[in-house]
Amino acid sequence: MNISDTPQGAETALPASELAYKRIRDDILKGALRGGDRLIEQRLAIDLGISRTPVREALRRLTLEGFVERGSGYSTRVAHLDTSEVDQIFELRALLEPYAARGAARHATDEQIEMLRNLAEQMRDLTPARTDDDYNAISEMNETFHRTIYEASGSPRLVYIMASVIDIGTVARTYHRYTDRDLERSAAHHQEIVEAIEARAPDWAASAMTSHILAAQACLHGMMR
Amino acid sequence: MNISDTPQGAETALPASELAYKRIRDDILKGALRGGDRLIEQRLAIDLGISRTPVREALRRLTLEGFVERGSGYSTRVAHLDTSEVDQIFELRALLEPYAARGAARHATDEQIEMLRNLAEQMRDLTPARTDDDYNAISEMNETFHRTIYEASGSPRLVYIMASVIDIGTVARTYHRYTDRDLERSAAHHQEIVEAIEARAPDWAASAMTSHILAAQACLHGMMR
DNA sequence: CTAGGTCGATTCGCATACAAAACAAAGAAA
DNA sequence: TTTCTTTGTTTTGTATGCGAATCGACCTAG
Repeated sequence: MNISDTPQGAETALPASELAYKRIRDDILKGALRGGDRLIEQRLAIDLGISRTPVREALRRLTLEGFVERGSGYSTRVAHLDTSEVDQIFELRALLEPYAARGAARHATDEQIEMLRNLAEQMRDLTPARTDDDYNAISEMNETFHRTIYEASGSPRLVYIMASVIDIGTVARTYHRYTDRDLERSAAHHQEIVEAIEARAPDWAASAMTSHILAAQACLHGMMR
Repeated sequence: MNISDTPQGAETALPASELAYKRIRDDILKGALRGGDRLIEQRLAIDLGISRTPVREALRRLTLEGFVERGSGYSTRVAHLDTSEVDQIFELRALLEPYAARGAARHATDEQIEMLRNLAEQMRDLTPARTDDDYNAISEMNETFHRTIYEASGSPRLVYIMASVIDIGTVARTYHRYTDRDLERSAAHHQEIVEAIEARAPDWAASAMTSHILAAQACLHGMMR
């Protein structure tokens, strides 16, 4: 009858396993957990105030997605991304994201395009980032932006694949900061990608996305020297 | 002291969760479980002679990999692959596998090349397939062949991505059979790919792989009419 | 006959308990 | 001192129990 639950506090609603997944993943992405750190089910369970079962589930998922590594014995650790692996991931992104953008230019709904435009505008308005909060907000919106394009590509399997491939750039955020110039270019790329999708121009969208990814890779490259 | 256990039957050694994963996945691939079939944890647990916990784990993994779909409520079902989805998956393979082949041409070890050559030869010797056993043997070797190339590409993340993308062609095996001509071409492609990798010719390997995937796609396309 | 509601059976999510495997540290023998 | 064994602890794998959400069939009212 009523819309029933979801009273106000949206906290209680989300399942424990999802919570574990998000929290652990965020900790890895934010750098609270560093590569090589050991992950113990029991400890994580206590920290999160839940039982081992959902923690296990989250760890298995993160393992499949490549954020967590399991050694031979009783060793589950945060995966450490050396330079070459980050490079490989960007190569994959350079392969997959233009493909997704091409699909999005064909299949995106008006609603999705609207969302992409909003995200692009908000990111532009926050550029150059002044505070850490600005910075985090941009990171988050960036992730949503790319995820939305994957969703709009019309290939469900891509969305799943993406989980292991995106957000790696976010890890690097811990090491250094992008320069204002990089952020501005990134914002411009986002705008262009949206325009291309809106114009239903698959090749344009793919090309703009390629530039976007390769620029990001070069930028990260520079940072890691 | 002794080599201790693993007496002979290598069965008992593997963990229950792995067993559940393999068995359920095989049943889907072999067609024993069809798209849309309902999957109940308890029932599967009883059938496999284990408890619900490892079954849960297997189902979650299969869900992430796209073999199982979870509806809104208590509905976990075998994913049904309609024509368009199979098509999308082949598009992804046409993107990823040439990339992997290129990497393999650069990074494959002699051991891996040896393995690929053996597989290619065995598949050729079994072509044209006479019995169902021949057919299944080829399917299995084909899977191993492609997996090995992914592993040889030097990009660990690819191996993970692949799990959700390969083997889909195998599902189609249930519907119809490839023609002898298709199998012969496939065997020839395999040989060519190995030669290209052996010659350390990335572009050649990528191109041969592209042909291989596109041919398979066209072949499947023809079967589904 | 249809629409809607109620109740029982099913099914899943999470917590907990137990068993087995792996690790580590201390002690004994060479 | 070094190495091997042995034992105690830690950590994971699997089983099971309970509560909550969901589903489905039947039943009632219009």
